[in-house]
Amino acid sequence: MTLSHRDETACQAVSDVLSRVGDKWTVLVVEHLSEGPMRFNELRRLIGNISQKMLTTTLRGLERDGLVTRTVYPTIPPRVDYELTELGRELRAPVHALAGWARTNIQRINDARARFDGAQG
Amino acid sequence: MTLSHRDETACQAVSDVLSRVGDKWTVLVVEHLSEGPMRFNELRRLIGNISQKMLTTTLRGLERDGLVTRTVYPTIPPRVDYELTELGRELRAPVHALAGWARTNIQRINDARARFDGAQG
DNA sequence: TAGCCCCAGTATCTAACGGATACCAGAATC
DNA sequence: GATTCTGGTATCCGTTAGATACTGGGGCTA
Repeated sequence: MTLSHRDETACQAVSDVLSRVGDKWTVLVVEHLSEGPMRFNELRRLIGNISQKMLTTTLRGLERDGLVTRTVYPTIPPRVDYELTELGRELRAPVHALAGWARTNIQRINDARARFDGAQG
Repeated sequence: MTLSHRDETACQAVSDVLSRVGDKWTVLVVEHLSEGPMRFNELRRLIGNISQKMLTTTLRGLERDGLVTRTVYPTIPPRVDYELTELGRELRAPVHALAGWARTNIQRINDARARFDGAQG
């Protein structure tokens, strides 16, 4: 036995959090919000190929987890600002560390994939 | 515009890698393999509630990305060892950093979720 | 010798999810 | 009066996650 039960429980919790961080859009949204508060369609335009539904879903998830605040201004047309919370800003460092690893090694991973697919294909 | 096109492309690549790291089982598998090489059903028992198919899928993905090696011993019964590659071992540090953040803040996230669900529900 | 287990998977099926498209209200603009 | 901008929701569909059942060869057991 390499891990205690307590560690395993912690692993599940960590895995749960990483599932949020690792989904397709979350990192992109957090990266953009690192620059400061941003409106819904502003984010949408910056990310480019995200649908309204997925941006809504992603932002709701981040809001639910306390990583982002949502501020509605009841103007016409409506204005909704999204901004990283303190917790969200604390997340930037470890995410950037992992992102740095990814940037450094993306070539090795792509090579490995090409090799694997070639060998199997 | 906060990010250049080159940065956006890098973000996509990073997001791609994070999707792999962030899926439900990958981190757990990598954590267990950090202890050394391990057999299929050994991993299965340690993780506990993972199905055979998902463990196979997860390990294939890690193998494809060059993070894990798969060694088959043609014995009866068959024996298959999985082991982190150098690239896989390099991944441990940033993953542990993020996992550390998750462990530190899991309570804050769960509190935020309870608050959010309570307010909406 | 029929029935069970172990091993590392594959095959099949379904529930959930991602994502595209269409629609909403209300004011301004053309 | 039609279109645009705002930040969404509703609906549909194809893909995927994940559970369940099965494979096959050897060994144990009753």
